[in-house]
Amino acid sequence: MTGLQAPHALKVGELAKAVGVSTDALRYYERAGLLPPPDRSPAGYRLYPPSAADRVHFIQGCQRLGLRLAEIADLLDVRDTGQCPCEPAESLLRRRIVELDRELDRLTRLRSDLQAMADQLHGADCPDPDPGTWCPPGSKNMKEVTDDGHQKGLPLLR
Amino acid sequence: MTGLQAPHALKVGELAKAVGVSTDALRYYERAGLLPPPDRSPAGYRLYPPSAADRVHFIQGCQRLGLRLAEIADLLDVRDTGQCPCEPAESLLRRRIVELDRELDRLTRLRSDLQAMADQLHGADCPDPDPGTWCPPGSKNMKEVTDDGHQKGLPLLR
DNA sequence: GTTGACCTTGAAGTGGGCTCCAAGGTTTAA
DNA sequence: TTAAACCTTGGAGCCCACTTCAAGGTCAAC
Repeated sequence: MTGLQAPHALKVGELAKAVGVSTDALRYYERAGLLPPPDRSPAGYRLYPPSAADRVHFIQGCQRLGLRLAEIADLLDVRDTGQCPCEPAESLLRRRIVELDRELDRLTRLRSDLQAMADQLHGADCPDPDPGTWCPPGSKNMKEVTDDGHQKGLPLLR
Repeated sequence: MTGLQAPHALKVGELAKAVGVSTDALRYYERAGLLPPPDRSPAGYRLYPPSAADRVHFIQGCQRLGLRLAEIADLLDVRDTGQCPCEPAESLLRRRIVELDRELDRLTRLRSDLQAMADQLHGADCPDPDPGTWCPPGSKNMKEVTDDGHQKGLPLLR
């Protein structure tokens, strides 16, 4: 029906709606080299082929994997050139897994520290402490901190 | 010995070295309301009391807990006014724990997806696929994705 | 023929936590 | 006395992935 120059070409707003991102984001992806410059209508409107939606889905998938746009661009490049992306993809993924493990570890320790602090705080009916002093269970704890660099009351809070 | 106006007052560089942050960061904390404006020497140099080191340690501790500077400023405010900080601290912490749980959950799922992908990629001696197609185990997988919105080969990558 | 929804561009803004810079003044050690 | 190493200030720059804006052009419906 629209068969003359492009079948089912999508304007930027249509693609945006189809994949659930803003038109601005799509134009940004283009500037960033993630989307190739699409054909234009006589009036200069972007006309995306339907496959652009797949490409954006791919981008979104990569983002969900925690990759940043520059990395995704690399992946798309090898995908486009027809070279097997497995090699770069795999090293990218492995690198990212290592980072992720570090982050998970950090957050897990963080979480238990927070939990410990919150539990300690809870029900510790501390009277107003001296200004400049942290209160929880027995404000004496704080004094020990300032001197020897260790503290018993508040994990991490020093 | 230096007993006249301030005992053991620290210049910004000294404090910076003592606590392991940059002088710029310290001045930034001051602008951000985390450190009160310190006394000045006749020449206008900042002169911090030794307790400033504790304060910065406190800030660092809070940062390690994943709090942002604005939240830390709130905590310091109540700490300073002598009001028991437990209430705001506890709700801050609980809120942060919930956020952290969400994040941990997200990252954990991410991790297993990445792992699955990397494993699948590894040793899948895929020949160069068609440009615009993602390769791994049997490039047919990709086709299914584009049509029905589900895919079997690559978790999350769509 | 006019309203309103769409599209174009380049440029600037956002947030968070700094870092870096220029152009000066001060202090200290040799 | 002079050089190096510190300090001061305000302001700009950085990263990232956008978003917002201004000032227009285009298109479909009524």
